[in-house]
Amino acid sequence: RPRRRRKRFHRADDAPASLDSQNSETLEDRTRKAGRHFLIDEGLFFIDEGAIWSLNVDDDFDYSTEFNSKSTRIQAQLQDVIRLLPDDAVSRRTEEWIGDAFRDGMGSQRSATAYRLRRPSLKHLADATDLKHFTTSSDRFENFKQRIGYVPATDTAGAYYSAFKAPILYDEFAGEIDVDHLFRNPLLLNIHACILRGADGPTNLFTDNPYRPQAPYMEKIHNITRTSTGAIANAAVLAIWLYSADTKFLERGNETNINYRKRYRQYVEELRKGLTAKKAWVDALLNYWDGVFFPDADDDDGAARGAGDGENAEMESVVDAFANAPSLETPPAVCSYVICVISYS
DNA sequence: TTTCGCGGACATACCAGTGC
DNA sequence: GCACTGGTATGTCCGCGAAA
Repeated sequence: RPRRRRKRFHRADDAPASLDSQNSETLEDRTRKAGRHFLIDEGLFFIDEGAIWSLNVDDDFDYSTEFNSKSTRIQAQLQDVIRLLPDDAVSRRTEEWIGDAFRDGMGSQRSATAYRLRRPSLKHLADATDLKHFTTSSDRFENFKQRIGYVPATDTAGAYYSAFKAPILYDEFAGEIDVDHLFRNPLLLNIHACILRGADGPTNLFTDNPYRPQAPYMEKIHNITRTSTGAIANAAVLAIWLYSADTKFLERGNETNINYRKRYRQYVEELRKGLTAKKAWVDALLNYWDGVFFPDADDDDGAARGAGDGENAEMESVVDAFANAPSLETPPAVCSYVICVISYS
């Protein structure tokens, strides 16, 4: 059978000779890409969209003071923005077009994420019974409202959605806030998998052989190797929106009136406070997520998170074997000679 | 929200070189 | 001539991202 010819492109052949490889990817494109990365790993929303680009960078910023005031919260986000911005965009960040490009990236990624969750990925995020109720806003409200924390109106107070007493955030929920089960619903991890690994990302996620696309995907494009507090907060907000009556993913729900920007801030603040204060539940939570997504990631002390005890023990013995190996007393020049002779032979 | 070109990763076909 | 090996070209999959 004759083979079909595939069209091959050699873009570099057409590039002007004066344009080096660094400039061929424009600053605008790289800034937009940073905005996408920010949305995935740091936050769905800015704390204050207007203030963040005009704020001066505090070089001595201490993350432990992050929650003292709104200005320190904005400063914390600014630090995250600076960390992800291309080096040559940092000094130009007050120029309007840089901020616009970054926002474009965030907006594009936010829109793509919401579309993916409600459409191509939905079959991974809801079981057969629930899938039938995703068709209309009212159907979602009737069937899922309790799951996302709906509290009906009383004689003295109006209806609202509880931020933390929402069963959808827990792997086990007994009616009260329980940090040992918070943000552990597999749905949240599946949502994050859709973001990191494409529409079919949840496939085999909780097995030893999770699905990896044969294509570039966010995890690789942005070299994401650890779970961030922002990513967990994002997944929690998106889980609530997914099962909500809202038809669009806006800062404030167009049907539920849930303030998703505020939700994001509440979740990420509790996580970061816990991280700063070295709370056991946050450490265990991050370990749990890393164990699912990045089981081979190195921990700060060199131990592999998520690897089995046997594998860790063997790795330690291997390290000892290399460290305790006898040193060569022969002078370096002779060493080289010996290696050359062996190689030549 | 949909469409479509792009391009990285992987699988596979093809080909030249080598040894028997 | 055949089997095998390693390098290269091509086909396919499928997610990204810009444009409509």
